[in-house]
Amino acid sequence: MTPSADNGKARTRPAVLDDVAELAGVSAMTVSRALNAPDRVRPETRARVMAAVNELGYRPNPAARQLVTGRSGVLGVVSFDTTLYGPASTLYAIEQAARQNDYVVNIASLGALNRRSIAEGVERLHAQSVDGIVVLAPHESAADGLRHLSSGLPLVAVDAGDDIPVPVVMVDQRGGAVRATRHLLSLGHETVWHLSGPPDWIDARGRVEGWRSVLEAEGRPVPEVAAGDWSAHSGYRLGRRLAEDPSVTAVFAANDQMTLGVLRALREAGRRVPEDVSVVGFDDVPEAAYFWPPLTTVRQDFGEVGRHAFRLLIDRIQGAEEGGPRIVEPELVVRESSGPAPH
Amino acid sequence: MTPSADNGKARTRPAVLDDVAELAGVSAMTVSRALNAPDRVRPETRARVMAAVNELGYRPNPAARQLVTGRSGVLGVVSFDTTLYGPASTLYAIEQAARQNDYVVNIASLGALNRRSIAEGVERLHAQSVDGIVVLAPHESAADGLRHLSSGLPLVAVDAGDDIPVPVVMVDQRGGAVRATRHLLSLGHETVWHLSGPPDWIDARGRVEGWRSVLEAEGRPVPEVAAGDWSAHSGYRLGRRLAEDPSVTAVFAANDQMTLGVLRALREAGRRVPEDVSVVGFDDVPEAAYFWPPLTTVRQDFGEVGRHAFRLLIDRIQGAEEGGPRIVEPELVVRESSGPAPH
DNA sequence: GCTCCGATTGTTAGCGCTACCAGCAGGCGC
DNA sequence: GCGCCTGCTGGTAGCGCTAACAATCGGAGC
Repeated sequence: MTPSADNGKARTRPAVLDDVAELAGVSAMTVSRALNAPDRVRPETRARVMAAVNELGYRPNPAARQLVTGRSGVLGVVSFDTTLYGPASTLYAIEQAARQNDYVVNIASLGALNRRSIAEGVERLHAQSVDGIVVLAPHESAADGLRHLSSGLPLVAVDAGDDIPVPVVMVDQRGGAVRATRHLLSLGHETVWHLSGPPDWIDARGRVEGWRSVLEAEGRPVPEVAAGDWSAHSGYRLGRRLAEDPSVTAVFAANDQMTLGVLRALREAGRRVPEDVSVVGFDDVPEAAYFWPPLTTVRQDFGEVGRHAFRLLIDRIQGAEEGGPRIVEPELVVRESSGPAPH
Repeated sequence: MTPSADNGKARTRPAVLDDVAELAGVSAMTVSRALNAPDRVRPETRARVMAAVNELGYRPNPAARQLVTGRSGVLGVVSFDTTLYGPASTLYAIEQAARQNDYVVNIASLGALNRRSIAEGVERLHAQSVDGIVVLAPHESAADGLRHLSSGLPLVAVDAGDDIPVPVVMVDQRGGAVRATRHLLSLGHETVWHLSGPPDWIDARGRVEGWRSVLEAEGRPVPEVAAGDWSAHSGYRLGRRLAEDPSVTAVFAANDQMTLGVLRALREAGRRVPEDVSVVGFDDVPEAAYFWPPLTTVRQDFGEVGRHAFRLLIDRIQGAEEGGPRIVEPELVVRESSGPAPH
């Protein structure tokens, strides 16, 4: 696969275009064309050039190319904590799509979440002259930062709210929460408690809204929301409070990690799931099916999110007009953590 | 933070060095120095240059710089499935370290694991002229690929075995497994069953070896190893078989996801953890403390792995001699899934 | 036979930056 | 006063590539 780099001669420096040209007996320009516009050179010439390229192990120098073309073939992704399942999966999908289209991706993870850090992340990538940027930070401050950013660089945001001046890909968090909540009500629960994510996260907000809207539409009591931080620990902490309240029969938590904490809290309090309390999560992490009991949850297709983001960005780079937001619909996955209301 | 890009004048093209030089009334060379070697220009001159830089919103063109210096300031990370907790965490740590040292990171995730795909990943990054590469693929084929790769580019591998010609950072998988196994034996279990990862993964192998070595040293029976694929599903599938065998009282699984599957399988078979069966995992994912019961597991410090890898790579780029492998010791975290043997 | 055309290849210039070598002050020793 | 060194600044060249134009060639058309 890789051209053999050592063909006898002691290689002093990597081969450049002129070396290839000389070996092939053509001009540098012809080599360049053979590589970039193969149908503009005679097939026979092209073959000679290719042979020389292989023999010398020639690799085009992207810096030189970029200097003259103005394009780098690099996309940037700004993200908060790529350790989390959602960002990691989306990033992965973007990277896969990029690879298939001969782009390469550069990442800038954020140490903190505020307007300034988003700007810094974008700036850091901009300074590397990426061709475009995907912002993967569904946080209020990101939306805020984006609103005040006019870098002139193609930019796409994921789950960043709809009042920002860049194209967005969004998961319909609201819709997902609606489905989860309706599911629980349909099982006969009088109402549903919600453990939310941090309130300054856009997606956490969407889930609260969806949940609340269903309860209100159905005229059910709307319990107070308790906010966690996405972690299992926070789910556990908040879950212990819920577990003490016997009127709680249905809980919708903002993600699967928090839900795991809730499950443990309920179990420790001696409340059975789903016999006494039904529980629904959000995300459908790969482990959710192996929680105890297997978790009813709302699946987000992060792969699709990533692919949409990539597509949108490429369109943007190629100068297409900005379309409306791309919406990805999440899907309720019913397993065994939700069941009929007691009695 | 970001220089204001629009100062009245219609910006036709981004400012370049000469624009700054002209505005500051100095030569381009002086501007370059003011930016790259501040102590080689008079402070007063530097201030004038900086003012011009800000006024014009000047950004150095990295391609031009790279073309002449030969360095890009970009590091590459080749990884398999950055969605998994281990690679994602390591990548994150590398990225953080890189950021603090003014490097940027480029990722190449692999669609498959074989010698060729590793070579392709490395090649893809090489073609982008990164300054160095971290290979994050603790797989036999990666080691194999690395052995046959002589790209002349600084390269560091993580958990890639010790018989490869590049510097490595390794977690002492063997040591971790030894600790887990000893822990179980010390609780009075006669022997320990092991559910391994895929046998062609280097780290899976190390864990098998550590486990086996303890049993052999203690003269205990060595049960047959069943291999999973790291997933909770595979843990579940293999766990069901173990659950049927009443002689099984202690299980060490190759990672926490698989362990989750085992826990579910045991529960479904009516076997209590830890009263009937003790279970120990590996990794200590953030959720492990919220499994049911909270999981005894072996913690790997992926952050440290990432930082070591970065350091090693930088040293390599700066021409330091290749030292021995950096070893990271994992640590046993005892929670509630392990307990005294029955009777 | 001559012009003209398209297909193919070559030449020139320059992208934006920094290495390298000068130049040019001012201050020091003698 | 002269050479010399130190501290700062400038000029020139060139990194490796491709855009734009120029040149060349064989044959089609008349």
